Amino acid sequence: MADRHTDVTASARFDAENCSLKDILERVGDKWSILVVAALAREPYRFRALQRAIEGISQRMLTLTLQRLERDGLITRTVLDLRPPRVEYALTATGRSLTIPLRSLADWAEEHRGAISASRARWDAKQPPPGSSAS
Amino acid sequence: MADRHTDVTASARFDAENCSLKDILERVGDKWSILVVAALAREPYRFRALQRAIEGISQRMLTLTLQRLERDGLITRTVLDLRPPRVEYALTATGRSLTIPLRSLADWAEEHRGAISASRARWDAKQPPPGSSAS
DNA sequence: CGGTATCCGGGACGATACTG
DNA sequence: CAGTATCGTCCCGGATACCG
Repeated sequence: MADRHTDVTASARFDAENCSLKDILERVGDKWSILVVAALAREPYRFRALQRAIEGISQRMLTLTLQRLERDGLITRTVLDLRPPRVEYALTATGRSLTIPLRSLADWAEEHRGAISASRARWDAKQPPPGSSAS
Repeated sequence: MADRHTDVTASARFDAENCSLKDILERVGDKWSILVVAALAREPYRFRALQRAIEGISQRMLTLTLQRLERDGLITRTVLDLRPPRVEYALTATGRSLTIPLRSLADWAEEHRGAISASRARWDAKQPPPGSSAS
């Protein structure tokens, strides 16, 4: 036994952490935040460069995401007053520490991506496509 | 050196994984999915029990979340045809494997929650509260 | 360049009612 | 109990325009 269901979690902490987990997910749990942290994990970026590095992010969302991350103390914002203005973003120590669990998540994603796609394909095949037996 | 900024990520994979990471985040990246997996990591649950275990989730969202997770092959849905009907949800092997990175994320959250709150408080204190100098 | 302010459309989500 | 279907709302986030 012991393989039955649950030992991998090995603790009630998951339970107790629900609130804090839920809580944290609302801060760093969104796609853009994670992608920004992932980008900054490679190297500091300037605003524009960051926007170019993260495909699909709008200026607005980048601004908002960066502000939230700065507020949470995960990144620093450094203004170099040159001409033209230059603003550099970089991870703080806390931000850097986040990249560790983030990487394990990324690794998991990479490892199981195929299985998930396959499962989806199987599931979809079984679903009654709308209009299958309609007149 | 090596302490400069980035070695904690140690690879370009973060970059290469951006798509897959982004991709996976859209499946398991939402709050409810994670909380459901966390709950099922403890033990299998029936629908109602699950709803009670996850505070704040609506019936609709629970249904949708469970369906997506089943589609992705992360959980199993077992119908016991008793009276009244009984449906049990449990993690698959893949689902169980997800609890590992999930726990490292939860641990991170737990460890840095205080720092984040503090940082927020500091940041908020510096912001011009709306109406600060208004009549 | 590095933002802020505003508008607005679509989708996520909750509430409710109904079914087997 | 374990869902499905429908409706209405809210707010997320893109597009756009403008400022320092």
